[in-house]
Amino acid sequence: MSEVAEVASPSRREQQKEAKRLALVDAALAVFSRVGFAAAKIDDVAEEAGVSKGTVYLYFDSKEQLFEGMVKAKMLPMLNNAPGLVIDPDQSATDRLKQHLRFFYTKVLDSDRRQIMRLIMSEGPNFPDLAEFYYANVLSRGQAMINAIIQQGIENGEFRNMSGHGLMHNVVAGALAVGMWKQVFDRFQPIDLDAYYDTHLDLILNGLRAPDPQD
Amino acid sequence: MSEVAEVASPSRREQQKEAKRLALVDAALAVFSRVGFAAAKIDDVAEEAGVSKGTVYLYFDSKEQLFEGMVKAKMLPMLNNAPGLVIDPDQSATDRLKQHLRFFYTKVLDSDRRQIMRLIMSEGPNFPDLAEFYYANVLSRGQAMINAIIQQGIENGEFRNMSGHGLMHNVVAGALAVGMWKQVFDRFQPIDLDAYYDTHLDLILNGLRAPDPQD
DNA sequence: ACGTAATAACTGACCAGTCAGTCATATTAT
DNA sequence: ATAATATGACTGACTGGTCAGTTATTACGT
Repeated sequence: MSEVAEVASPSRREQQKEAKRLALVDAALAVFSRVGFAAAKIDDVAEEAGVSKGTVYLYFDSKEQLFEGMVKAKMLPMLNNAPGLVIDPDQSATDRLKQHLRFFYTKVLDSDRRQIMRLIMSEGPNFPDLAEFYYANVLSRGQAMINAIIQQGIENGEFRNMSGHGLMHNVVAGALAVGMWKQVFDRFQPIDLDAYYDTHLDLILNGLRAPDPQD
Repeated sequence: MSEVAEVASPSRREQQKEAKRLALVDAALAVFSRVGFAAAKIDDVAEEAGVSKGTVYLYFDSKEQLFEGMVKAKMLPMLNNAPGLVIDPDQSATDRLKQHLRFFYTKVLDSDRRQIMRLIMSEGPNFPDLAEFYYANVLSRGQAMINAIIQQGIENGEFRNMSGHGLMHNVVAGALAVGMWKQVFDRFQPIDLDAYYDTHLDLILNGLRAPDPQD
């Protein structure tokens, strides 16, 4: 059987357990963000979550699994809220591109998920599984959408036909770069995310735009 | 004998010492790149440099200073070779932009300095001094040049007048992003750096280009 | 009462940094 | 020249602290 009529009452204990799992995930994100994976102490995660160290090991088998579990717990819910994959033919490629980039800016760059981005970059090479998970579940999905939009735009004449490789990467590069910048150099030179987003779109859409067929 | 006949012979010892310092810096870059700062063992750096652990401490006071010293030693020589800051009025802004980006792609992205880029992103928050050094000596210099070029382009009519903030960051974002990508996800989805560079320039220059004054 | 959740004291591996001693090169005396 | 002495580079065994993971015990919900 399944969801339907069985889990029913999440019985005090199960509620507490779930709450504690969330607290641990939040604490893990906070601590890992602050000092990186290697320097993070399980004791600190435990303290931040308001439990003892042993408890952490009731929920996660190891430090590595805590890290991976945290990333998954933080990213998966967001993926389900991403703008739909279906192509609405009434919507221009330009509008769809705006919509997707906006989603990324607000839901990732302007939230604590931005920290995860940096952690993946930092620790990815040491966590092949995690990098692959992130690539397969987060990046490649996003890429597929952006690619589809660019394709649509080229086909319907909104965008010029740029044949070069790496077009999609170039289109979203501005978003990745500003995410990194804010994590590392923002205190030396703050960037206003909204203004940057406007410039990003402006620059990219003009770069993509097909020349007016006016002559 | 030496160039001017003064300090004269770098005396066998000094030569060896300098050679060893270089070996240590190279070894440090290799090891830190491989596993990150925290997981790097001084013993491994020593072994890779062909010396014993104690020797490392004759050249650097601590693991932190080894790291910072390595970054500085690797970046400083390059800075002196960057394209000149003087504005050649005979050169279009477009050409100058191409020249500078090309320099970055070949001298940073396509060399072991790319590793340093990732290390700065990963460890920067834990090494405020280092992040500041990198910002002050590498980034802000590059930014100043790109900004000057954009300004020139706007003034002489090559580029349209985009008022938005973060324009410069957006212009170079593609380069930062691909550097990160190659470090972390290239094994899942390789990017050809030359093709990507062509697309980057194409997209950006079209995005910047002032509309033809043809009407 | 029973079983599950949580604790905190404990262990053992690990590693940055030290230091007493060795070895190679340089300097001075004969 | 050669030997005696001094210098400074180098070594590697050792230490002290840290921290991931374990376990024996206690608290709590049902």
